[in-house]
Amino acid sequence: MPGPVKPQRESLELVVLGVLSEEPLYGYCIIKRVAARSEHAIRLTAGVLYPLLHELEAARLITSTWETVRSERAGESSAGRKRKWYHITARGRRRLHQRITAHRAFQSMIEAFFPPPADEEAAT
Amino acid sequence: MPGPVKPQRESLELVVLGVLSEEPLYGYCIIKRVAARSEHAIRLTAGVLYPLLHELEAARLITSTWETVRSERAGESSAGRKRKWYHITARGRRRLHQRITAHRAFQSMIEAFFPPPADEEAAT
DNA sequence: TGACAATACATCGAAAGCCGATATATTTGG
DNA sequence: CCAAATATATCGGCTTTCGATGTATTGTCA
Repeated sequence: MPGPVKPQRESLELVVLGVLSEEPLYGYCIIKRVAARSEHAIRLTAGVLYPLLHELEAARLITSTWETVRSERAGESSAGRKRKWYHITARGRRRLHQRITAHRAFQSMIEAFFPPPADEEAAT
Repeated sequence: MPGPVKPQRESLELVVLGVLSEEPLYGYCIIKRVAARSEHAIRLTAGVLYPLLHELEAARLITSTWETVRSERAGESSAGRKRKWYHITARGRRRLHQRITAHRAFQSMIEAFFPPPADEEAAT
């Protein structure tokens, strides 16, 4: 059973694992993508994301690899900007499916409380 | 429009207003009903519910009336057990609809992230 | 009849979670 | 050259959470 309802963190975990299930991304990119996808309905800020990412990694739900991007102008001489790419693990995918299941369970209960009034002629 | 994702409290508010939208109930009864309906997926305890109920009342989303239940055995002589019945207000119903809308918006976004495939293998 | 479980309402405080502010560094655009 | 964007990260004050606890009445069962 989907564990008890827990704080926002669970929703955020779901969303982050969700976007990473499609393709590897780095933090800043995750923020932009989630904002765009949700039309800013989901507020995922750096102060929330990075600690979450670190937790997720500690729990081995994701792994990370550094990339150094050098500018064309500066070339080899520059230190380069660093990006940390995150990849979802098999364990992470299992967790994601759990979260999705849990979320859908909650959702179906909500819908059980409040059946969408598509057809009001539906007999009981 | 559904504001940013907020803590668990919002989900609980949704659930509580939801059960009260069907009929008036008293606290203890709300706890039992939500547990039963959600098959214990939603953990709504006394320590969480009563403060929430008081907030909801302060916000005029619900109103309350006391009932004194006397035991048949003891009859008039007993002090009686007290029950506080809660009723949803018109304002409460409006709030409920807002919450449902917000929840569905979040839900549909989740489903956009993860379109429910007929069947898929979790292999790799 | 006595004891224990269930009913019923309620508060409190430790712990956890949230998120804006802040820090550092590089690259891009004007 | 400078401001804005890119990119990662931490910190601390504030809010939220919920288990523990308190009080009281009623129901059950030996």
